[in-house]
Amino acid sequence: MRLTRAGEYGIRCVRHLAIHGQGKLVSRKEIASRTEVPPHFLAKIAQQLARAGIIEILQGANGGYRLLNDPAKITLLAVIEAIIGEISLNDCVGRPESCRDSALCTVHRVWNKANQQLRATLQEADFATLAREDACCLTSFP
Amino acid sequence: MRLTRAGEYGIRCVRHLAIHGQGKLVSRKEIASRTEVPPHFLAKIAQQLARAGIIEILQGANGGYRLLNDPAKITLLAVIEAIIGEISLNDCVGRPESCRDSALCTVHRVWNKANQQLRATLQEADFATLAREDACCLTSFP
DNA sequence: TCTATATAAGACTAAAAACATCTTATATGT
DNA sequence: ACATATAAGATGTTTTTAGTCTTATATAGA
Ligand code: SF4
Ligand code: SF4
Repeated sequence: MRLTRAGEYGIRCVRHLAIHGQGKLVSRKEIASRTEVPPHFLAKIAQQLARAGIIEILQGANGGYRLLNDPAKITLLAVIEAIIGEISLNDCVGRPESCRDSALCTVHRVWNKANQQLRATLQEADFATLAREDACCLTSFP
Repeated sequence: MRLTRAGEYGIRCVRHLAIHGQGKLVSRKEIASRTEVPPHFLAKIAQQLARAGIIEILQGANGGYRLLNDPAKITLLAVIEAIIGEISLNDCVGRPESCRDSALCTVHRVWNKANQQLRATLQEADFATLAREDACCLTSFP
């Protein structure tokens, strides 16, 4: 697992939208500026979020992005994995066939357990809760 | 966090030594061949393990590596962090100053919790247990 | 309809990190 | 002395990440 910048930026984007509420349209420009993400980079990330069904993208003048679902239903895990793919702490967790005999390896089992635990923790965090308690200067009003 | 190949190789090396027991000298050549690690790469990794006080390196003819401590005292976490540095799932976990206001960020708190949990899980795994139960073809006798 | 403004999509580039090898030096047993 | 082993770090290759640029398309409003 490795949270790339793209992953971190994706989280910031969804968090910013969550603070504004489900369905509220926010321009890419505003999101990019408030979350300190390069606008063109945000565009690519937004496309991944859109493909994952997390946000909707509106083109044209006064276009922008908006959350498709209730922030309470959107988990940190879903956003992260929409950007960087399924979390895998070691190669053999996601692709057991990558190591000759992962079936018998005790280290492999530790990684599997740790991976499962990590994903569970990230799944418990929803954006309604994250946004409600958040006072981070990056995304807070005004 | 990202388990690099170097990290994975370091674990394999210590596991192979643990199977042979504390203090038992094993040549780099044998370790490299049995764990399928490029010999020169293993040399660099071994140096990191030695600096961390996990193994001892003996030079000269019939040289090699050996575990300094009881495998039961060596944790997966210690070995990993000797190679890749302290585990940090997101940049702001290890370096809070890298983000403007991590003190107020709720996402930051989730990362901190997940990071702590992960390190705890990896600390619970010791190499005596790992080696005893292990039947992986990479390292098992003969 | 025309124009200004917005994003779509993917090509392209630069920088960084990962992965590995090579070279020269040093240590040790015979 | 010599064969064999690792030390240490320079060097090189490949892959990934991070970011930018270009051309196309969609929409609101004059
Ligand atoms: S040796 Fe075990 S932990 Fe390492 S890659 Fe293979 S299965 Fe995974
Ligand atoms: S916004 Fe929060 S989670 Fe993201 S880098 Fe900053 S402190 Fe960390």
